[in-house]
Amino acid sequence: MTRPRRPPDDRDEYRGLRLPHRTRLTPQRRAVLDLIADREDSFTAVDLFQEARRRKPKLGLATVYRTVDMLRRSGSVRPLVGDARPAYVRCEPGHHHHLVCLSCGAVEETELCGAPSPAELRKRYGFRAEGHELDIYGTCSRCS
Amino acid sequence: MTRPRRPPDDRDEYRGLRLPHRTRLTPQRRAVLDLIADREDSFTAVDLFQEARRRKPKLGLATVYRTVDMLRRSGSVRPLVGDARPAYVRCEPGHHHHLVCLSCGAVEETELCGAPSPAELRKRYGFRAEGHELDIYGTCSRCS
DNA sequence: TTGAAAGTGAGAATCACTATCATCTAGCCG
DNA sequence: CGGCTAGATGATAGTGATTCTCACTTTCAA
Repeated sequence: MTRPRRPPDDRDEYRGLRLPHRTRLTPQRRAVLDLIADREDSFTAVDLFQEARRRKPKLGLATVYRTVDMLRRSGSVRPLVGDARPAYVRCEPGHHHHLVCLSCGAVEETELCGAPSPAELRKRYGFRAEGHELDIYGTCSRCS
Repeated sequence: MTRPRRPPDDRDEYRGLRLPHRTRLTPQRRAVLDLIADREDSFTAVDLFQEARRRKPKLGLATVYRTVDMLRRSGSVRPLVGDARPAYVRCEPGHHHHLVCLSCGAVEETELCGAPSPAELRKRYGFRAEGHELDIYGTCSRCS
């Protein structure tokens, strides 16, 4: 079998999760990535750790943190702010925000955003905006 | 059995900071509240602790946390999310957002908001929005 | 003035990571 | 194949922020 060469535009990705270029796909990472890929709602690092340990009992907590952080850097998970516990959600890279259900924890993405425009902030406050965080809390359709 | 009560806003406020109803004003609290009332920029609990200790050497760290949390519950300080270190800002109760300078840490309030309307979220996602968090990061006029 | 409730300080405990390091291995090369 | 090496791993110690506990003190309405 001819050695598969990685084409220059081959996107490093695993089950829809974008990975940094030339990431090694170890069994440990695969275990954590699988859990995140299957996940519908928000999760904490410890959630993942405990679930992953059921299949890989020797998996280390640091590896979970390293893997989550890797995905955060490449845009496939995002930390959820404003919640009591520090949690993450799987998400598509690109600008969007989250609808977080306070009842069941489900997280839905929305591209709706109406954050004040950088131009307006510039004009009104002389503030040069670089980015923003917006999470919306409430009750999802299934819970209400 | 109802006792005569203080009117709601008799003394539930100190130097512009709103306090929960019938809060006792102890010297320790006053020390912490004074620091917050004078503050222009964001601060951490430990910042306050160290500064307050210069005037009240026996003040406990837990008291600082308790006081900050008290103000958070009544809407006079708000935790800043998305920043590296966990920080708070003094703010007026009511809906508004923050412009956080990544260079000097100054925090400015703005009433500008354009978060998707509850009606739209309801229509598009069946999501009943209850609240949201929006902090905008960038460079303030003085730093740019 | 007084007593119950609220507040306090000190330190232990907890929580969510982060650093360290000896060891291991995935993926490239021949 | 098998060897090489940068990158990955697990165990565990360390860290920084916050919360808990509890004996003691203080505030303030009655």
